[in-house]
Amino acid sequence: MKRYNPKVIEPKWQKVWEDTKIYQAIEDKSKPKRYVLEYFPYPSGAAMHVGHVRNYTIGDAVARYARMSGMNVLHPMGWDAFGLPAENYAIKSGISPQEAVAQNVANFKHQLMQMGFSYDWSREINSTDPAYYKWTQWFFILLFNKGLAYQKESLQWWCPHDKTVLANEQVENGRCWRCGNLVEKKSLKQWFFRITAYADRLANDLDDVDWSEAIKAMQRNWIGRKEGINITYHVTNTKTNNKITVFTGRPDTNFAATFVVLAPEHDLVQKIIKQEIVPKDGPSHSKEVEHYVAKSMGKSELERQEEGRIKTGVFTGLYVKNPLTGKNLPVWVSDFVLAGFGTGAVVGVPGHDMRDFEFAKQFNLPVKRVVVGPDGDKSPITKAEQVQERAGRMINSGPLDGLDIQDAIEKMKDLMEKKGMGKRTKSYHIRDWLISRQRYWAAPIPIIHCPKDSAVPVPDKDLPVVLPEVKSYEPSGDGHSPLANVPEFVNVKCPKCGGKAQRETDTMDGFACSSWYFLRFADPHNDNKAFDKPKIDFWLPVDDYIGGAEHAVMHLLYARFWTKVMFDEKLIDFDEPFTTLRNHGMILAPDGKKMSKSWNNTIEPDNLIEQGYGADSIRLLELFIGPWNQSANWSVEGLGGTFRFLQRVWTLAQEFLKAKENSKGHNAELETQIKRTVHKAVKKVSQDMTELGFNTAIAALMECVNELYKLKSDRNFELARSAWEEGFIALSQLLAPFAPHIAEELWADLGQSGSVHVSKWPAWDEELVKEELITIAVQINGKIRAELLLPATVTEEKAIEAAKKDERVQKSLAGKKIKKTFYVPERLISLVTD
RNA sequence: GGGCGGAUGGCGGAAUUGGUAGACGCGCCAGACUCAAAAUCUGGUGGCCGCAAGGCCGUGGAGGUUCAAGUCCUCUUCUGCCCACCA
Repeated sequence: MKRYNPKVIEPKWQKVWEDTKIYQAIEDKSKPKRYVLEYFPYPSGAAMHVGHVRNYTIGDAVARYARMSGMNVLHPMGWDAFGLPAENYAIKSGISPQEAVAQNVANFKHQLMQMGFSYDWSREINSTDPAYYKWTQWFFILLFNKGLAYQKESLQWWCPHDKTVLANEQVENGRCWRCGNLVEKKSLKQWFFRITAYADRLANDLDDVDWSEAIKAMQRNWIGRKEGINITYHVTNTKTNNKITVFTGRPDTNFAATFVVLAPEHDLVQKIIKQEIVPKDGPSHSKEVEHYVAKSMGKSELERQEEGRIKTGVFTGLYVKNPLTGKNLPVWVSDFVLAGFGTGAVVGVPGHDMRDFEFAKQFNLPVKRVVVGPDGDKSPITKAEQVQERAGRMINSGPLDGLDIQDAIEKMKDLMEKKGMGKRTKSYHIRDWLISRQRYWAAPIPIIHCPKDSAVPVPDKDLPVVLPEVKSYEPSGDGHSPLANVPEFVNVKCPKCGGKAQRETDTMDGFACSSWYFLRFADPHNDNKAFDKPKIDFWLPVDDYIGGAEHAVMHLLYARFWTKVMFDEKLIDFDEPFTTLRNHGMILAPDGKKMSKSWNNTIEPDNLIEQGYGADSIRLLELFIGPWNQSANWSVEGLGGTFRFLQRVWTLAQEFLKAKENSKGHNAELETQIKRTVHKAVKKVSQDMTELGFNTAIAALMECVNELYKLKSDRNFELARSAWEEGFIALSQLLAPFAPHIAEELWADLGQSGSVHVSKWPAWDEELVKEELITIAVQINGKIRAELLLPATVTEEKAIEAAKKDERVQKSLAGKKIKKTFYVPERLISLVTD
């Protein structure tokens, strides 16, 4: 008898699948299309571990099930290969990024192949291939021509370790997302994509996609749209006319305003320092303000965090008038006000805002109260805990008195607009996407700077702007990429006037390349266009996008933005790229920590395969270990369990194949039992697959095999040959999405032609699935007292009659009168006594 | 501070959405096979009491609704993730 040996069968079938190209996707309109995509990986020098493998296993199970269910499936794979790790490796080792990436890609591809994933490798793409980034550059020019790519000098996040600027999204707690070093602010001329122009659509359209609420919330939170009002206050004590505009979402509390605070970066603050604005009725505070601003701007992000919530600030000597009350409000400067949000100025309402309260306490500013809670308590606010009040009624607020907060907000906005004090507006947290990088290993920005014509896009015929080979990849740190040291690259003629000009030497953020790769898979080898529209029309949008939550705000937001731009350009007919987004849970090391090289706790599939477990057992555990969207700790013992299960399937099938030649008559009851067992599994697995219930689907398969083990014997194989055979055929199909190699081997052993992976998913017979006898529980006053084994066809009357006759029921009733009776078909009977 | 989750045996997790809590797997215990071990197969396995039949308790905690609550409601404790001086 053949032993189950994954080391033999797995490479064998992988070769067959490759040779027969069974996973190749073609535009066949006779079947509904399904585009299943996992985020294309970054091929790092470190090998892929079982955590990464889970993502692909989920995607592959979805793709394989869709394929067997009669869908035309596109399931492609490629490489997101630009970026710092390859470049830093090059600096250390002297091996060029081009070479290192080629090696890493080969390694990753080998790892994916040995897991038996059903990718259409004919569509493999690589973001660092000039044939690919040619079109990334083409899209840059499209954005440029639409005014959506622009250059601006401003203060930006700068990572002193990686020597490049970073996008807002790439700064985490004041640290670089790549290397973890503290970032600084540096004033540089940089390229931006105007994602803010799409902020409303990016927020609104989240309503229409099938994504988890968690990810939607993260995106909404990042876009940070807030409806409010810009209120303009006039400065009362300067000779010149000066105004301060503040943004607020709570204008209802304005009767309690007691001060105004400016961010240190605010324009007016600079004018105060330069003494362009001075109070006419008192001393100038310009020196104090200058001192405070200098100190505050010199603080690192870390220092600010260490200070916690302790408020600092300085009085400017200026006052503004609150037209509602006629009272003057002092104007302060403090770094708790952020220059980047709203107008960079806030009105201080310490009675109804925690930060304002803390600031007021620090500098002895008055605290007023205009909202009372449901308890009607009107006592003055003296503690920070009393500040938050979401529900309540207005007091001391003239025309607003008696209104609840929501009504008061709207009424105050109306009032302010009527009086010319303010204007309704929206404020956003999202900033334009900074895409310049001062590093080598990335796509060059296709712009030529001409003294006469300023920034000129590289003409289409000259694309791609190929990344030149250089001797040193080391970034200079002076704000220029290493490309600035390549005169042949830099010095060119202006495409417009033909005069001397210089190429842009900044490169593009790697997220630009990944903002459209899912489109390229529809037409991966097109030299004349980024893609052919009919092919996009056929395959896109992506039906199932499977990836980790780490892409929640960066990649997913950028890709949606590019998609909307292309939609507006009529290049494509949809404006959301990913219909369904599925965020898998992370696989942690057995110790519960994240798998990483530095913890030295990574588990790689290569070793497990080498040890003899095989890809199928690994794949099975990735799915069986828990719900696909929850994280789980990898379990070495668990892998033994899934291996054992496959071995049991194998042994059972081989024993049958050996015995089946001697067919000796029929046993109808045995045949029904076998069929019922298998059909129950077909039903359960089919239903679970539609909701991605992989763990319970696999449990059902295990249960099925356990039951078949109880029925198996040489004699039973002989007495129900065809039932067993049909059963094994169905079993190999049910296993196919999870354990494709053993499924294919069984399929072949059973003499089936073709591949199990393009066979038609089995159907179940509802009549067969039904049990003949069912167990009905009997509750008396809410407690289970008996279980009745009754025919499935039993009527309510008969069931209740049987319950009342039951010895244990009678004992429990002890002669009491039954007041009420409940009957749940096929489940239970509930009897209630006095 | 804001947003979104979660809490079920020794462990990972099931539970037709209000209807027999603990499917399936791991681990553990026992038996078969073996000179022995491994492997494999079979059975058992929430806690407490009991020889047993059976009984009582049990889904973080406290209440409530209901014939019936892991599931619904109120309060509460702990915990994970994301964002965060966002006005």
